[in-house]
Amino acid sequence: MEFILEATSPGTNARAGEITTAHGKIETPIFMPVGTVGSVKAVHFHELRDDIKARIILGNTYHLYLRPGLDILHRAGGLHKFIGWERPILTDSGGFQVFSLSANRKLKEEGAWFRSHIDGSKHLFTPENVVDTQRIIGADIMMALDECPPGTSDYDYARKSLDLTLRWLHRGWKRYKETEGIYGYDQAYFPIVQGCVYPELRRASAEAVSELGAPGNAIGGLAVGEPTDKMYEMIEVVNEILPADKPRYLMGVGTPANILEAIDRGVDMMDCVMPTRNGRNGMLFTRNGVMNMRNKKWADDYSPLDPGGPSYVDETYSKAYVRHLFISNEILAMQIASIHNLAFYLWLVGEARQHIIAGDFATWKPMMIENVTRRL
RNA sequence: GGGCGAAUACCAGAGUGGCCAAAUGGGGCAGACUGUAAAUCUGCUGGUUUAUACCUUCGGUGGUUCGAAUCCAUCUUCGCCCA
Repeated sequence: MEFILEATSPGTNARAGEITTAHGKIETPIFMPVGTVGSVKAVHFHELRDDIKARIILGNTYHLYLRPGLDILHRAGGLHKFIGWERPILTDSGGFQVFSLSANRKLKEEGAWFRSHIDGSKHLFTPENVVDTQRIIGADIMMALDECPPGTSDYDYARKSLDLTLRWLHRGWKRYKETEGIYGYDQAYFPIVQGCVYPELRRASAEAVSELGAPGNAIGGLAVGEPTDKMYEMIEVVNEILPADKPRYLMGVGTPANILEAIDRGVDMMDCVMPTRNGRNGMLFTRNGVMNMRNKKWADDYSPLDPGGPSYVDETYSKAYVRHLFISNEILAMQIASIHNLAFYLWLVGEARQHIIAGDFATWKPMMIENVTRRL
């Protein structure tokens, strides 16, 4: 995997660049739709590719390991072939499930024991076996196994957690260097910075991560309950240390405003379930603000969903119709909302890129944030 | 003409003397959602309100009772059955 840094916008740390993977190039900054189980929920791949213009999507090691399982994925020739997506894929390691399934897991030095949310069976994820698993999945970018402590963790817990994550990191990195892709192409491996909301822990983590010389580096453990300004502060602290010539991936973030602020602070890659999950739940993000499509105020509004918006759904369907679909609990409502939101997110980072290249990101960003945070 | 049954909040439908402004479901209104156990979850849904408070309400009217959506009488409407 390669990364070329193309431009930095004056007065900011916002960067435009290009990542080259075995499955194609990705212009950055980029937003990556989340397709946990090998499916971006409610969205067809042709919509993802041609309308939303997604360049890379996420999968999840934990979910894919449980279902369909490694035998199926291996026999299918990897996840790309299995799902029919020929562009890049990044897989999360299962580290986030250490956080989100905390009631069903136990952390040990060796790794994380999980109880399957599907059938309750016990499974062990180690730094090594999640590399092996992601080799079988065939992700272009594999993620290290980490512990993602809640944003409200105290210093003592955060420090111990980080120590464990670092020990895991070195074990995972070793396995990564000892193995290679099984489908004939190169796979990258991203270590993950942790440290909760404590600058000194974040710095120590970022330094340890940087020393590996990995193809790219991730910032994890944010947007997990800490105040938003703490999140921004941690991004700044970390990005001062992470190498500038490697892409920086902020994991799991976020709202349109979060994304612009992260880009401003030198983040290149982001993912979030928000456009799809919130979309399915009736929330639409637009260049003019946020809409809750279930609200009565749209019932009699026949104007386009998002006039001039980047997706075909934006002009094709009216607000009144989409509201009707949501109120009627129609599947099409979730499809339209997901397509719209993802297309908007991809449009947003594309615009950010253009303004970085043009050098006026510093003036464009606050105006856009004001727009996207408005409640319609 | 006779008999039986039913009428409860937007709808459906529990409740059958006090713990009832009244279960539950649907519908309605709003909110939440950040590396997806999420087409999910939460709140409100008679009125005034800070309210664990008061007022009005369970087809109409009149009773019984300390107290009635619940018991009695009668009227109205609807459904079913017999002529």
